Amino acid sequence: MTTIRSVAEEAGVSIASVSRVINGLAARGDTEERVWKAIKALDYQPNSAARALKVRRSEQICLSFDDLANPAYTMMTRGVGQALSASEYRLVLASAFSSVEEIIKHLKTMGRGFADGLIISPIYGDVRITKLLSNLQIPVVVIGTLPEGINADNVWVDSSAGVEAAIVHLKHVGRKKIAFLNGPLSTNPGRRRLAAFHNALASNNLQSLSENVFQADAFSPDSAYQTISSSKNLSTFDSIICANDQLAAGLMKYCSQNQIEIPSDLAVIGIDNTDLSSLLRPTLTTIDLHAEERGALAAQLMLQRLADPTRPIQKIVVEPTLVIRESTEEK
Amino acid sequence: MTTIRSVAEEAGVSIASVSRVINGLAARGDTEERVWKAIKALDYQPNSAARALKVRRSEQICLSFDDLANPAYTMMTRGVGQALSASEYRLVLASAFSSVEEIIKHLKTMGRGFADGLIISPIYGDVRITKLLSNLQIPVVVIGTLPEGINADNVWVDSSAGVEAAIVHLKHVGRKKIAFLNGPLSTNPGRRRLAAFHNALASNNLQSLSENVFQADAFSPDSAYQTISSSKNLSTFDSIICANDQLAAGLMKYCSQNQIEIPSDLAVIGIDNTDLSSLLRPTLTTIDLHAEERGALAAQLMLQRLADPTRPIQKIVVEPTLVIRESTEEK
DNA sequence: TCTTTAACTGTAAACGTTTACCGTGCCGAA
DNA sequence: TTCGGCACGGTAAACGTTTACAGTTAAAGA
Repeated sequence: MTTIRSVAEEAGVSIASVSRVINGLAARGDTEERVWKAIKALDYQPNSAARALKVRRSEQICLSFDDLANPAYTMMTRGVGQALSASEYRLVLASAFSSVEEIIKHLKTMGRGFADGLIISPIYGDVRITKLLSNLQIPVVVIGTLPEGINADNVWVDSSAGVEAAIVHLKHVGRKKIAFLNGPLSTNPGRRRLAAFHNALASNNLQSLSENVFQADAFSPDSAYQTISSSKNLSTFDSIICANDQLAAGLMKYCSQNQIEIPSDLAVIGIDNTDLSSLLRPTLTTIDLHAEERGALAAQLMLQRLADPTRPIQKIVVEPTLVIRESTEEK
Repeated sequence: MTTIRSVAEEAGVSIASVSRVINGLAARGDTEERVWKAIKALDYQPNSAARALKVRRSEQICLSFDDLANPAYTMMTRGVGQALSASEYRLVLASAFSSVEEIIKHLKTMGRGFADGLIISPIYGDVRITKLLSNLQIPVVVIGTLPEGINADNVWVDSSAGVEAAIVHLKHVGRKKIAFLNGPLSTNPGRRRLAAFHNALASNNLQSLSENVFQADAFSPDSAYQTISSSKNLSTFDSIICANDQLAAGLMKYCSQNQIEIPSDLAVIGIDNTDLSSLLRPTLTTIDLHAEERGALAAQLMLQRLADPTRPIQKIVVEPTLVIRESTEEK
């Protein structure tokens, strides 16, 4: 194994000098030259564990979320990655595929100097997660609703404003019988978006029909498809808002198999403005929650926090945008 | 900061005993008890950098690929994650969004004890990548075509057999004028799949029409859409094979906007069998390359290699499967 | 030429673990 | 009662860096 010691010998200097050259501190021209030459010759790579131990920083920022399969998180990851790429920090992803246990497992290793900062988008309200988060010794940036009792930098999107805009739009194109296709109520987005739906109906003086909420058990197309298949009252409605684009896609699959025309029989709105929304047929009206932008903002908050741990806690609010496509065209 | 030293003091034992208890080595009942009590009381978390430095293992396996936005990699990641979840290794993702520079940057940190093993699915043939890979001191498992000169465990899928099956199928449903919509030729899949297309045409005695290859500059829907929009001879063909589902989706978007009926005017086949393929309308016939399974196999190879570094190099070959859906129904 | 100062460089002590080695105390056998 | 053996526990030396501090050299001013 080639260590800093072997480089020092090869170059005929002390290990301190090697370290200084590597880290760009002052050195005489010829010292510097000999050190670089030795490094090249030996193909030396500094050991990051040793460095991390000494400087008490891993130079890693961890991004943690619950469902890699959800394209919204892919977009978010891209935002974080780009914001971090110019920094000295490396991005590592710790994604669970929707298992609270896995998240907890990851969070536990977090406190061990594995990462210098954690950007997390927790969709479950599990108290164990909250507890672990609040015990963490490293800065945390939360994307999404801040769990009760956590005091951390936060990027938040007002999804209820998005749902409100969607309902205003539906009303405007002449729809009155609006349903909601939700993801699991065990998640924050599930609870918040459902509440937003009810509020928006009320504030727009729209009648809340009975059984107007379809409840899927995951934010996935399959789950939407099954939920809708096993319900009998879809035809009661002239429009439906889905808690994300994936659910909308599953619903649309069902519709196309059952001769329900979109938008004439049923107008459909999704959430997230993922790639899917312009690939589906008809194209999908959707509420853009700006996942990529939120990721980038979170990364910036993290970098600032890392640079100045004493700065006051920040909260950034992002406004959603309604993107209108074919699935809500007027009849 | 609470270290093993503070735990030792709190428990009234030596740091060696604390370490032994944590690592499950022999200790008297009361020692063990006092140590765990102290750990609980101080909320102690062992520092992983220190441990990594000492035991020369990071207990991390890194999965690296080129394009998180490509759902095929999401599936692959799920496979790796599941295969690893029972092991002592943590999975970290280092994904670049299709930039060779970023991959190189990541690869360089790899040799520093950042990870104990690297599972990589390199789509670019860049020599710098090959060189870095061959210099790596840790085990490497390659998913995909093994770069020239690299000797590593390998999971390989015979995509040309898939393309062959696709062409046989098209012929069977009465198509003779077959085109190919390819991704960038700078990538391994791009080159291999194109070659497979030409071979399969020949071996099936099908005429190779002029300009029968449409060349997109990324494996994305947008890129497909643009490529097709700016070409004038799509109507020459009665069927088209796309180098992945994303490209097929972009093509189908173009078709639906330009009154080209699928499958009657044009039969379409994708590659990967991603979620998209059953959500599109019509649903998409596609070549399943079993990304999730390949991920799991690669992880198993890695675990075996890590357990026994001297075992012979393995190569696992996965056979593709043609999944037939609406986009290639007979006219 | 001699002193003062600045610019580098080397020595050695950390960082928080693991683990080889040795010492202690206990038990059972002679 | 003495001794051998065994099971634990403690001491201290690593692991590969960074960095405070002191020492050395060279340059500049007198």
